[in-house]
Amino acid sequence: MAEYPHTGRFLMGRLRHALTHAEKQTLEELVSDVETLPDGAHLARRGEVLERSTILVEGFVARSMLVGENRAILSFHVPGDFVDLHGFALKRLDHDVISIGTVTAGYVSHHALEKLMQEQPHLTRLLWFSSLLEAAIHREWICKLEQLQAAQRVAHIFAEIWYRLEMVGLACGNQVRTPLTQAQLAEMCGITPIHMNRALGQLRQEGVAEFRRGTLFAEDRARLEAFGVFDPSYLYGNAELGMGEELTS
Amino acid sequence: MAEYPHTGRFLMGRLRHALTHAEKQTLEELVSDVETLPDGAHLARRGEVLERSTILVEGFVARSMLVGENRAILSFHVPGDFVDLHGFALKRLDHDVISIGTVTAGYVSHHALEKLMQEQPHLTRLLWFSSLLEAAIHREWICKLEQLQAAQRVAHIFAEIWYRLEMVGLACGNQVRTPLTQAQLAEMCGITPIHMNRALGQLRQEGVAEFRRGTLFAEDRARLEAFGVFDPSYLYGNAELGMGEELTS
DNA sequence: CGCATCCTTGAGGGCCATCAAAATGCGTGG
DNA sequence: CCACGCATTTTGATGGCCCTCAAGGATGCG
Repeated sequence: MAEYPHTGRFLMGRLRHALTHAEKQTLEELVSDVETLPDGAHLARRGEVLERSTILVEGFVARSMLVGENRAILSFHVPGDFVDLHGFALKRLDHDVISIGTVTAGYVSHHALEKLMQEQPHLTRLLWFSSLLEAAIHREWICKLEQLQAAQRVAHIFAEIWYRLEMVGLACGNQVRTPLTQAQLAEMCGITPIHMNRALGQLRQEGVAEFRRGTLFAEDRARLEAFGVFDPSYLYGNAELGMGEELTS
Repeated sequence: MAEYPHTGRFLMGRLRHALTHAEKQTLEELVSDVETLPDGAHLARRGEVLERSTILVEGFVARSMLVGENRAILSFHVPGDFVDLHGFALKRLDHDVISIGTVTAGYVSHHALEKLMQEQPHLTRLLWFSSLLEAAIHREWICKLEQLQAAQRVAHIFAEIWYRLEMVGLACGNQVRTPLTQAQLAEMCGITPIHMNRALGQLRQEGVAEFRRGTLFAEDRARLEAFGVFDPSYLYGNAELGMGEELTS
């Protein structure tokens, strides 16, 4: 992180070790600009033409869409993630990207990515890999929404947040700080804030996890993960290129 | 389709026109093997190491996962789609890919893709684009599952199937044939087959759409799409590279 | 200390799950 | 052509999860 202050968490816990020093350096130099944004800021807007992509350096962001009057949260990001790398190929997003709490964002011009694609197939492949990771997370959310009920869904999200923060070196001990409100968790789970409150009450009562004003406590993480039917294999933690850890079948 | 019998539908309706003749030819020649598979066959299995990817030439396939005893369907594919291109970078999938009805599949070795990545950045970018399209569809499903109730969810899926078949030249008139059963639709919507039956009854009664043993009828497609809160912009139809049609904001 | 935001609690109703059973359509073989 | 078996679709009754409306309590900030 001292050497690569803006991109040091990119693919950390996944394929970062597959990057050469030169590639890490190239990546770091891609970031032409860094900015701090307040809570609720738009990092990208639906429909807007993008000429740069954003890597999250610090804080949380969410992907959101409007359906009628309601806002839905489709996914979230932790430091080290490119939040709109798909904007490079798609040019326009079909959703918004908003900050949750204060965030630090690094910007990478599409022009620079274009050049990189011409010259560095290996690094390109790892960028591609990172966008596939996100699709894998989307699939898991679909599965979760189709099969689990409210309390299990939150438990699943808690387990995922914890795991992802851990991969990028931002979690230790038996608690995790997040800038999330109950209403935002509800938007991620497709339920009302009121019912989210009751679901959190259930987790608390059953001793699975406790969530108070953004801080998540869990004595027994294995219990949290079991309750949320969470299996981390979809996060492809520390897989090597093609020689990853076993995915339990 | 006469010139490119196996890959002629790849990105059709999206960025196929951005491919040069040489690139189309290259792509067609990537397909080293073609096979016909019966209903319910596995095109890929969770955890299995993949050394090739599969392009769907004819028929339908679904991505599925098991949660406990229940099977969830995460997405579906129509002819022209790569069904496991992500297997190229991820090497192992976190889900199964199964045929729905009889399908024809074309195989592309990862070795050949590797070579292509080194030599053809533009074609690589379009492959990447195609995998991003799928992520966009995943996001829409998340949104749909979070916000809509059963009857609207099916309507949304119907509208999507219709639109995607149309893009690859496989739909015309006011009806569409699919190999889907009510139980499979239920697995896509995260509800029970019994409730799916009632939801379909509701669509029929309200004159939105009629689904009978795989055949979907809709007199008024606009009405179907409105009922399912369907906005096709997430499918990025006929967007040019970076100069796509406007996404309505 | 006032205010905004977030969290919490209660009561009633609708959507969907579950259990149970029957009807329909379809392919096979007699 | 009909009989049969099977998967698929349809229907009914009951209960649980979650939504909606409404109001009250906590927390943190200026």
